[in-house]
Amino acid sequence: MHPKTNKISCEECATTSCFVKRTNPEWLGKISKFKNQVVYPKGQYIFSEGSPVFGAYFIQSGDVKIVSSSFSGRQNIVRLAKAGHMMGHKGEAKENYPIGAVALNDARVCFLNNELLYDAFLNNTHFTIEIMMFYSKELRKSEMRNKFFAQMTTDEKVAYAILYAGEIVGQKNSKGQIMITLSRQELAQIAGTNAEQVSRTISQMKNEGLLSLDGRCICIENLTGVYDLLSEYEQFI
Amino acid sequence: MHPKTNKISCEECATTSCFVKRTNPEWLGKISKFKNQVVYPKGQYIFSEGSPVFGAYFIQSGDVKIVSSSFSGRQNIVRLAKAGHMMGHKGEAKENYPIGAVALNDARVCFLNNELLYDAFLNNTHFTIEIMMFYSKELRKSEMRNKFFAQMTTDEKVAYAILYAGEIVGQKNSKGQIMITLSRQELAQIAGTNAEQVSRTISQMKNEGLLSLDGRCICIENLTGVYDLLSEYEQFI
DNA sequence: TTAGTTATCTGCGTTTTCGCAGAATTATCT
DNA sequence: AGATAATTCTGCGAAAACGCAGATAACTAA
Repeated sequence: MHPKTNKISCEECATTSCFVKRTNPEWLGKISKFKNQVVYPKGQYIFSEGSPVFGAYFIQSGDVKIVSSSFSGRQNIVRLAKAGHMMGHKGEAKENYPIGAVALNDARVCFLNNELLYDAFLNNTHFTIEIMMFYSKELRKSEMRNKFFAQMTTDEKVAYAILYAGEIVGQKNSKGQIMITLSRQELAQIAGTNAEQVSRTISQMKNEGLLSLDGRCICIENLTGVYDLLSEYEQFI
Repeated sequence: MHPKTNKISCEECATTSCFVKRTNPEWLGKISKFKNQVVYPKGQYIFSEGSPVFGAYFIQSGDVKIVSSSFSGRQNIVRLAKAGHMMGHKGEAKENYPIGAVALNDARVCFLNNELLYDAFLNNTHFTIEIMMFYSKELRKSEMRNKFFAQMTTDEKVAYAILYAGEIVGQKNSKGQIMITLSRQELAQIAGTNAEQVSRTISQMKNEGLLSLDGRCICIENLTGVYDLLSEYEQFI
């Protein structure tokens, strides 16, 4: 089912920001040996909403969107993730939040099952502390997001979504500008609005010279100008 | 400045859910010895927005609201906390998120400075893991909140705020019903709307027999009925 | 290249939410 | 208890956002 690839070990992995690199050398070897690694092609689910996750995923390369659907079928992008990021780990095993992860491009992802992970937690203090710090920081960010989303206009939320997407999954073009290939629908799922509204905001920002379009691809022409739209929320951005 | 009280040590503290209780006996004594403890009267700031926090606070008794104001002066309640909860700790010392904490009633709060806290992290694996798990769970909750708040109507957000407030800071009356003493403004700051809208929703819920009012105090008459308003979001609630 | 499919853009009427303002109610202080 | 202050409630017009629908543009595959 999954394409077969040569596994890239932790020792030869170039993703220095990966948390696993914080374990001591002995453990790096152990994790490298017992971890599972898969390359997921663009669009494929890494793990699906609804099915339980028995460990944690660490992205070695590529970009991923973490999604969650509601009862009514409306889907939401919870966050975007790239190389070095962790996903799927749950604080409490019983909880069954319907969260899924989809590769936005070909993504190489390592999986550590719960047994291996907890063993690493117990034996690598700094590893555990770093992951605790990561969660703490992410929690702050999420709380800030909550706070500001309650105050922002739809235009501002869309501007935020563009900056956020640019930061995590944006690609630089030859002029050094940030290019975003997410669809209007996906940006809407980040901004908490609908595709039409995203379209309207993008048109407006294009008229103001902040963005340009290359087909469906968004190019940030004036990064400072976009940031200025959100100057009220600078603690957050 | 702060009222003087007899410090209640960790050994004699009845708040079993406190994370500090997860440290080993030797450390419990050490923390108990070096921790700072203050009883804050209702309405007083435990720590203020803007000033940096050099450690973590653990609530021994009482209720607290964690608030954050934006540039425009609009204030928001980030979360409510009660006995056993932790607050103030920051993943990264440099970050200066303007977060404050205010006692909703007389609250006894213990403070562990960063030095003591990190020493405890390094020497108490289970303590660190539990706090990591706590953050992980809180992050999930916050992400869910983000997701659902993007979809809820204002009425639903207010119903959520009432249930949330009831769960954390609600008090049972003689009939076993949950009573909430937060102001309309405070509920609005949780729901991400304004006091008028909260008022309108409460009136409506009162007419439907879900709530009753005792002065300004809200009494949940039909808890199941309120939950039913949010049945679409049950994963979250 | 061309036809077909999918995504994006934009106009427009509807719905929701906001926020002011004044009335009513509740709490506080002497 | 009575006066004063603060909060809450509610009506109403304005603003924002939604969502349908049709037009346009961009991709895909033969």
